[in-house]
Amino acid sequence: MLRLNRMTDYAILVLGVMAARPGEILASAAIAQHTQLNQTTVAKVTKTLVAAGLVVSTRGIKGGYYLDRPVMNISIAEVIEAVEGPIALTACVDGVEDPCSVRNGCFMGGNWNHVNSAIRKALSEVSLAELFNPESLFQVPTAALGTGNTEVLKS
Amino acid sequence: MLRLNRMTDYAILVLGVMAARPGEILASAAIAQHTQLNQTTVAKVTKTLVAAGLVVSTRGIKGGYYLDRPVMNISIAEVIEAVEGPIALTACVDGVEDPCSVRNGCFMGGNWNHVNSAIRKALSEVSLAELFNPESLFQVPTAALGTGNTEVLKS
DNA sequence: CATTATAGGACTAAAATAGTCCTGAATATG
DNA sequence: CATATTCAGGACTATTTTAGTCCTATAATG
Repeated sequence: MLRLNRMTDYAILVLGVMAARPGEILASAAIAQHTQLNQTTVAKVTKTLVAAGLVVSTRGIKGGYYLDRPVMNISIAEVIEAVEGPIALTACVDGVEDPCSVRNGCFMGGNWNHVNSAIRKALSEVSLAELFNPESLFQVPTAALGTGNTEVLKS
Repeated sequence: MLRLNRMTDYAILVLGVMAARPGEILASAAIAQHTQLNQTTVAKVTKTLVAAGLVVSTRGIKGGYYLDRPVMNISIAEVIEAVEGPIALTACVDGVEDPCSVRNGCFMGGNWNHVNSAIRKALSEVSLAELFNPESLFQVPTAALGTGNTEVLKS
């Protein structure tokens, strides 16, 4: 399974909470409450999102976080890249000292890039707004939000 | 990074070696030699590939493995699914006892399936033949094959 | 029927990830 | 302008996942 790591999950949850409360400045404690995650974990995630420019922070007593732009304009690709780094599938052992230690001829011709860009494109074309349940976003702005659920696509 | 695990890497290498030697029955020892992987590791990979129906095995003194069909007809999606299971990105913590423990309303509407099918489609449309360097496959049928190299797609 | 090779599962080791903690810097409020 | 509050950033530890190894059973060949 090509799975997202848990931090990316959390990031999406956090962004969902923010999306449901446009205009509000949410401290990490508040986000923790809404997402039911530990505050320290939330803090870790939000720091990443700020660094990536998806979220804006203010410090001080009334400080907290808010979305830099509407979720409609944030693609899933951006979130994944913010948390996990560049979107790419790597083939071959990438930690090897010498990238191509046996160099009698690599039979991969850099063609992974085709695959990588196809995947990135697919992820770029879905916004967070599409991912979130529109009804929930519009109708349940203040209710506690729970964790989502994913149906696995069978082969 | 949405990365393939190492076993999938190995699987692709192994399939590459087989693709370069159509008609031959390769024992795991031979494959190990060509890929420069440990034989036990190769054995683990080939078992998986056999189970997935991508590779055929025969036992006994002249036993070994060979491709069930030309690499042109094997998609990357199949290889990934064989080794890693169904292709899907999971959001939300999937190990939680109760999938949606806080159920005041999940704001994900199962929309991950759109994402998942988009990715699966992208991976289904690329065959192993396209991934492998065509020149190497045609011109270097008996030379030792090395590990490949992946260029990461920058954001 | 002995030898060689795969099948399948269990177990151990290694690596990646998640979670925690600490110290420092910015800002609203009285 | 002192203080409480909140974010920033990094280091460290624990956990989980993944990779690698090993053992016993089964099948085929000469």
